[in-house]
Amino acid sequence: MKNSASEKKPKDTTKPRAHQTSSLKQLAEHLGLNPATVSVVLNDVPGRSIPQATRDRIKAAAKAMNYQPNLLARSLRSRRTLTIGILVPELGDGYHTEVMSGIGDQLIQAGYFYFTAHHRHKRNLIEDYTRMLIGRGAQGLIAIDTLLDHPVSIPVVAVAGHRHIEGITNVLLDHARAAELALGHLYSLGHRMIAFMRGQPFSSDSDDRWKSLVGVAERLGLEIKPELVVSLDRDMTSPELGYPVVQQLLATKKAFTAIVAFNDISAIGAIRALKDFNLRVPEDISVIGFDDIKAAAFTSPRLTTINQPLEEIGRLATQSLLNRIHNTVPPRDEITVEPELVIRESTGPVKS
Amino acid sequence: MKNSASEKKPKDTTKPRAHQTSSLKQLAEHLGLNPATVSVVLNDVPGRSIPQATRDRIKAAAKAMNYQPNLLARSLRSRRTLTIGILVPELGDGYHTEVMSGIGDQLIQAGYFYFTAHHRHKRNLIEDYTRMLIGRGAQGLIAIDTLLDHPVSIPVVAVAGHRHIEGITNVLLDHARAAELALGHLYSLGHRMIAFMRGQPFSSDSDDRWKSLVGVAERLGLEIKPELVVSLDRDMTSPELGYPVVQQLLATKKAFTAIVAFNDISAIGAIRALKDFNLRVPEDISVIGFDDIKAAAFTSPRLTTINQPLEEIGRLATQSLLNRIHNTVPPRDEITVEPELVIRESTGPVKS
DNA sequence: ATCAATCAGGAAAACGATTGCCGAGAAATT
DNA sequence: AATTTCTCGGCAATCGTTTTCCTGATTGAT
Repeated sequence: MKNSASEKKPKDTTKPRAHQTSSLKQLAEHLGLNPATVSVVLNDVPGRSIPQATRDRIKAAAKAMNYQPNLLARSLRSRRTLTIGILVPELGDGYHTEVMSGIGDQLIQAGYFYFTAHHRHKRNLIEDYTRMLIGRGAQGLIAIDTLLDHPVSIPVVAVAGHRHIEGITNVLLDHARAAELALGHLYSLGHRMIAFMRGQPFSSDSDDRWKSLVGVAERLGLEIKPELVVSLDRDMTSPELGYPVVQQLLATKKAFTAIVAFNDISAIGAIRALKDFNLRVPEDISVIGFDDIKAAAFTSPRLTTINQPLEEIGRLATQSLLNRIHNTVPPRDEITVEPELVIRESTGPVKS
Repeated sequence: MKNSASEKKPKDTTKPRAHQTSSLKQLAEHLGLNPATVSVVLNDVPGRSIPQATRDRIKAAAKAMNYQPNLLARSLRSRRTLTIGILVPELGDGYHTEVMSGIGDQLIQAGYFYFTAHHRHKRNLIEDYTRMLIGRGAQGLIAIDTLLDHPVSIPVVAVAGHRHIEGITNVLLDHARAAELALGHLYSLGHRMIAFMRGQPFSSDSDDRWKSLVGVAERLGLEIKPELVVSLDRDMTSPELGYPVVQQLLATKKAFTAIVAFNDISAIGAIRALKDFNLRVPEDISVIGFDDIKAAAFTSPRLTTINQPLEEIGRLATQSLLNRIHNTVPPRDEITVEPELVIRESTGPVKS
């Protein structure tokens, strides 16, 4: 209010209204010190000689005046924004959000915040958002199930990225092992006529998972019949995903005794479709999912599935990204996590 | 274009490596113009006379050099960060993420980005994050299922907030109507002995929903037996939530013919518990959920539930927040959305 | 008593934009 | 021909920090 230059009144700098944040300059002026000094003290910059008395005085005043450093200004100068960007195809999906949950925990703990951008697998959006995130000062990126196609100027960790791009760390599941577990399980239950659901072409796990399954099938001497393979194509995250393809499969009247679903979500849709066709799971058809999302243990029947440690994946990705940002350890370009077979009720022995 | 000050080498200012972003100053220098002018053109500042030729030249160069304005710098000066903060109790939950999905769409469309912070209903975290978000320049806040307790210095819209706080807009469901739909449905199916699941005390919908149910029960002449009321207490977002309380209910051996679950997630848990007790749904016990999350249509049995337009809620909240930020329309302090009864398979007539 | 070393803190230049104001030429008006 | 009005664009301040370099005063050593 009163202007700055005039002198008469003591002014009310002494009465710092709570929840009214003040700037470094104001604080310095109030203390009769230079902003630089105040900054140095408040940041505990090492190698500066400031007597304890002054330090205390500054810190007290900062508290009293409710000084909140302006992060924008700070970041502009110091190049550290404590912010990263997360690229994700879709909000509100089990898989992605569980990973994000792991990421969020870890980041916040490290004092970082994050921007999220969802691109629905649109190439141009992926590009745009990458740029925008960098423009907003993101110091690193975590790309979940997102196909990046060129190197980026800041550290990137891809979750389920499946491309080897210069300088990008990949966190991914041991797909070979996962396929082995899934197919091995069905095989040992006697299943030989197995139907497969392939993921959407734009989902980055699709290909690897499929190749691994093909590999394992071969080793087991299991024939994969093309007419028993259906492909997901819709871009959605509800069980609706798996429903129509199974209907379509059933419509062909080809015999099969088990389905390997692309993930749990689609497995739930698949089961629904089977039931609507008056087939029992697992008595008539076994279904195995993938991911082990939280709901998997509570469906009817409870889902047999391959567990991916989703939150753990998020945490690993984050840790790895932070390491890159801080240059603490030499970056690895691949981090693999192990799947686990979780046997519940949706699979059973083949009818004899 | 050769460089300005030094002379020897041609230097590579002419070879703007793609995906290497350049600053306004560099761009201006390259153009032989003042940064201010470039800024003016790029932002289409009205009331400045710059010939079209120059404008084109600038825009072309900006594209060629892959100029990306530094949002931090811009925001510092202009006080507009195009950023808002979202407070949410938990990541990776159906309800919250569906709302966030609506928010995200709407925000990104408006050129905004957002920080997300999850607080797991911890009071102090809510406070801390609110402050930190403001410190990072958030121009507004959306608080989902989050109990704020004092006014905040920036615009806030609460989703399922249920508190009237000075200046905070609430977006909420018409709970009275929802209760009417849910209870009315069961009542009309002949149910009189109905069990209830109350939400967790820290979930902000809990109280309103409960009060509405009590109100409707009264009007219907339906007695709510205290021993048929169980309360959720765990802070989680998997169906596990509803499982133990229903077990506990069953253990008391009190007779009931229907359960009003707190939400779909807990309804799924409840159904699982009932089935594990050898009760059929809906033949023995009817279960009605709340929210109509995407999976609700695919469970076995498919869930009868009260639909809340979650994405719509997110969109409305966002729109309302942006309006406040831009001061376009006078703020409303409450926005109500209407629920809808979705009858599927988990409810049926009471056995005669 | 002198010189060097330490102490305590100030001055100013960044960081990368935005924005109000101003001025020199060109064009238009009298 | 002299004045006014546009045009086009430059100048410099500013946003709130951080950081590098300095300097004037003390202190300690010889």
